[in-house]
Amino acid sequence: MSELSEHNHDRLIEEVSGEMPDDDMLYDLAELFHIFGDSTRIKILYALFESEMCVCAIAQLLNMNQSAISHQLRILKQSKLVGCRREGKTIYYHLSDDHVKTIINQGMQHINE
Amino acid sequence: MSELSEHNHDRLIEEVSGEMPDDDMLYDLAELFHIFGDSTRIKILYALFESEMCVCAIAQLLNMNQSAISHQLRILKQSKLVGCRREGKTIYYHLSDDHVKTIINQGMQHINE
DNA sequence: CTTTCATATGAATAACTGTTCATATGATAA
DNA sequence: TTATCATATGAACAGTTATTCATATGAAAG
Repeated sequence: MSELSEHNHDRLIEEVSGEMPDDDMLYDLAELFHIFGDSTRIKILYALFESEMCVCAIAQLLNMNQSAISHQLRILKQSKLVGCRREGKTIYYHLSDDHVKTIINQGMQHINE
Repeated sequence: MSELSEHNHDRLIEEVSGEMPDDDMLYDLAELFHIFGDSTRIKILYALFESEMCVCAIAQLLNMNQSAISHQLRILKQSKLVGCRREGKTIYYHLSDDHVKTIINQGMQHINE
């Protein structure tokens, strides 16, 4: 590698480095996408597009056992992607905000091309 | 559960079921997000926002060894998120399309709230 | 041809993750 | 209280994955 290109090489790295967000932010970002990166969770989120649902309804819809759904709902709740409300014995889950829809739809758009 | 609410319960499941995309599509969607769900890959993609870069530059920028970057680039290339061109011994990687930026920015927007 | 540089690849390993099973909690009804 | 229904949780297991190390490929230069 010539001295000139080596210079450019290092300059590029420095430049790009200056434009990169904090490591923490990039970590959080990866963590967010990681949540979406599981088909069960995507299905749950997609189901909640339509309306709030209780755990057993989601389990029935996805044809999976209640425990598996409950575990995934906990993860979704911890990351603030869903919320829930109690009504007697039943607990209804719902999407926290419309960002979830936007992100999933954006992904869908990418798939369909 | 009363007969009425049981009826509504089943009707809801049927309704939501009708609105759900194919399993295959949801699987692909999860797979797409799964790619973004790793901090090394996010960092690589973010770096390529600015300009194309060769493998060793990315490795240097992220302070990781060349092999690790190479492995991740292969995954990104397989999922068509990045492309590359050869120039002598050097191989330059770049983002495949602007969808990648859009998806990542959407995620960023969600984080910053 | 041989050396060198940039990149790719395979095997190995350690860490992580999703599901299941069994059981616990918590609310309602009897 | 006891029984029952809806949900949550912990432990265990199987499958997956990111990184490292060692080595291979492939291109250019000498």
